[in-house]
Amino acid sequence: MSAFDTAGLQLDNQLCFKLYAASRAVIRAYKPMLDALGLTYPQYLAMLVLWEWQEQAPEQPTLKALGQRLQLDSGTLTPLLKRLEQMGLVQRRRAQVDEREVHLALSEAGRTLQAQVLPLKGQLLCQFGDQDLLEMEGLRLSLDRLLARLSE
Amino acid sequence: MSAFDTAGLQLDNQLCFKLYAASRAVIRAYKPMLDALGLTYPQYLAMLVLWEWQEQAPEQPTLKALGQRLQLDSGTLTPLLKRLEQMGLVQRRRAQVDEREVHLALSEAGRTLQAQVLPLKGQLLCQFGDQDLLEMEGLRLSLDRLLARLSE
DNA sequence: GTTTATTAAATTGCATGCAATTTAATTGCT
DNA sequence: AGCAATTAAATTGCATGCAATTTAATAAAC
Repeated sequence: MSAFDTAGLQLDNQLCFKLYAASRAVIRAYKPMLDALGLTYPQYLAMLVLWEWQEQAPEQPTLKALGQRLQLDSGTLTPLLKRLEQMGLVQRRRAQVDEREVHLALSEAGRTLQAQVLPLKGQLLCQFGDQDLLEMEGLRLSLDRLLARLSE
Repeated sequence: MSAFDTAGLQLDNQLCFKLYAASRAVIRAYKPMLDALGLTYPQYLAMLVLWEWQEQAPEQPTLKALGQRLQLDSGTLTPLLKRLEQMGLVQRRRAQVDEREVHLALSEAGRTLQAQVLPLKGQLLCQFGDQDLLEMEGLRLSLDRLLARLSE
């Protein structure tokens, strides 16, 4: 192996590029469903968190809390949430106790939308057989460990 | 399990979100190295393909060929390649035989840059132990299968 | 109590991604 | 040859991501 062995370059690149390509491919696969809902992929993720939060926590999340969950900052989320607000799905309110915080609440339409997503879900998963589903579970666990490793 | 079981929503979402989060996390991990080179991540991927092409094919790739390799279209690649050209790393030339095609050639600086990347490579991989490397290999294979499934 | 430091969002600037359209060149068809 | 269909890039428009700065509000320090 020479000092300028270039094979490692492509090889090592496999994982990072494959993650990047796979992520975009999955987003592409979601596109038809999300188009029907009128949402972009990151908007959809934000709605998922808000739906989840509603069920699990008494308090509404702040922009910061949403950002921690999605690993996105205010530079990305502020305009995204303004669009969701324009669509009438979300309400943004400054907290009384600490006016730096923006709390996020689902509107009635925002809550209703969740019911429309549920049936589409299965539709997406049906693209995959049982074998694939099993493998995807393994993939998910591996990604968990990779993410943990990277955020150390 | 009720007809409006919402648990599936989060659960199923895990894979797509984790891919999205992991992809961005890896790009973040590459950032210090790429900053030193003056490249963005997609610019780096483009350079990787050009370096690889140089060694494996007699002909220079077209923008289209690069796009197929990276799964990116001209809307993304045209401005990206113009920036690489501005930096003096790449030359863009219309083909004589078919003037619709743009062929991409590495400049001297573009070729030289490859040597600077090689040492940094190991640096990145060293973040991971042997155990992780093994797991990353499995992850890579799983992503391959997922990508194949999605591009059917 | 005032000043300083910290914090949460918002803003600005730049580089993607990607759909949709446009432009220019080449192919196919008759 | 002449014309329609196809193809490769470029362009346009919009929504991210993300670094860096700014603004406003709260907390800490003295």
